[in-house]
Amino acid sequence: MIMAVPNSYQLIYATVLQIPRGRVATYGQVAVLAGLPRQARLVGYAMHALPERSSVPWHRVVNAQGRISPRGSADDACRTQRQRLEREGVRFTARSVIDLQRYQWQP
DNA sequence: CCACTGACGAGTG
DNA sequence: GCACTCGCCAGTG
Repeated sequence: MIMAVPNSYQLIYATVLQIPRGRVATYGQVAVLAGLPRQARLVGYAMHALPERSSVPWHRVVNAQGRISPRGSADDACRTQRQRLEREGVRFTARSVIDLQRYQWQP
């Protein structure tokens, strides 16, 4: 049964799909680029709804502080995200922070 | 319909 | 830098 997939999700996914390898975007940034300003939360919701193995590079989306947003009790998902990013050349500081000045995607 | 939660963010003290 | 508040909005009970 179709669960009435919100159209906004498609806009969000289409935007995330544009983030190039080795770069990251923030939730708020994705929201704006998708034409949904101030709906960063919805972006997080959309990411949450994605299957782990998706064609959408969800791992390139981080929060405004350049950190990987913690999920309630799924630390392994966070590690997966970090691994994927590091494999693309994104460096983390000792405090697990990404230097947005350097890695944030600028369309 | 109401209350609460959540991969968020900006503002304030 | 930390703790809180408020704005946003879909999902859930």
